[in-house]
Amino acid sequence: MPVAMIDETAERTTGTPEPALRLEDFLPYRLNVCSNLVSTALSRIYSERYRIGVPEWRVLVTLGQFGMMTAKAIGAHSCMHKTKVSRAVAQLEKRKLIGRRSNRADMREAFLSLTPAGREMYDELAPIATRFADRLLDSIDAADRDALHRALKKLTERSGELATDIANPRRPR
Amino acid sequence: MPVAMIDETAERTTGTPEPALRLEDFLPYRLNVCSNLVSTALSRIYSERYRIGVPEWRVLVTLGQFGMMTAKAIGAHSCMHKTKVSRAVAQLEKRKLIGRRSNRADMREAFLSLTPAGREMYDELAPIATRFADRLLDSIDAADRDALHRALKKLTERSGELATDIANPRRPR
DNA sequence: CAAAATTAGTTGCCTATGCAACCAAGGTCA
DNA sequence: TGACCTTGGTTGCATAGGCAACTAATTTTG
Repeated sequence: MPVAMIDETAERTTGTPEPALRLEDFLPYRLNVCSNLVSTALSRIYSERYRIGVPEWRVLVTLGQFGMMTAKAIGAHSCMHKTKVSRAVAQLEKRKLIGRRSNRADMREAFLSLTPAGREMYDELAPIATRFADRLLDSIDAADRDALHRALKKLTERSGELATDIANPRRPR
Repeated sequence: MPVAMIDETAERTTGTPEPALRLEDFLPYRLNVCSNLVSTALSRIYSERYRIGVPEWRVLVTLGQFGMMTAKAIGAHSCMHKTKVSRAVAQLEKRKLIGRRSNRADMREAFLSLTPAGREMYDELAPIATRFADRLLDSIDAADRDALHRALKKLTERSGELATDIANPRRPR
């Protein structure tokens, strides 16, 4: 096999003449990679320092923002599956970062809120996280920032519809 | 504090006067949610129809694009951990969608490539995926598309540096 | 009001995945 | 050449997370 044929990433040898899909330009892929990198970078801040994971972080932040709410509401606001919320809450409760007060009007649910310790942690973390996000955004041209916001919004909306749409083009599954 | 203080999801009751962080506007969160929705929507296309997951999809696409390469190269190109690649490859191999030819010049590695069946699957999937991405992008103003592209690139670059940067402001861990 | 349906939340189970240890093949250097 | 180091790739282990089944409480309906 001739020398020039191998590239360090790898060169196309038997692929279609023009690849139908370039992964590195493929939007879902790029979004995923970007999101993971950002997420991982951010996690390092709180995971090392406070020993919490993403779900716990989200619960903490949501409670910091709203003060008191049910697990269901937390899930709705933070886009998390109820089991994820349940486990994150259990975790935070065990560490006395949040407290629970059952709703006497509906004993199925309970109102959750930050304990003083939880609030302290939130007050410490939130500004750091905010700064992190600001620094990220700093790297983007001001004009592009708004576009990014709009785009993310549209993509988020659109992907829901498309799922069902394209997945079953003419096959009723 | 005036009326506008209330948000539709839940009402602040004990939170700080002005929440330090609004999760729904927090970039890492938005990226994650968006990426997950898009990813899930896309997965539906191939997971239901071809019974493959994201890692297998990426290996398939990468091989479809480059023709023949080592597992390491696949991982590098598709941003996947080597164990993920290894398992995805094993999976696809078991299903005779890709084949392996050991490199006689270096017996540690092996060249992987699509079998005819794999190529067939790729040729079928790639255009559908492309169309999916196009439809997603259609929802975005043409001008914003370039901005999105640039922004994702910057964010992807930036997040790497920031990780170490902010995580240890002045504490050598 | 009692049976059925719904809802908030938890848990069992199974898959996915990252890390670390490992294996086998190459490479380096005295 | 032979001890050590590096590298491609696989596997054991432990954790994370989704789904479905379950419990307990509430609501609906006949």
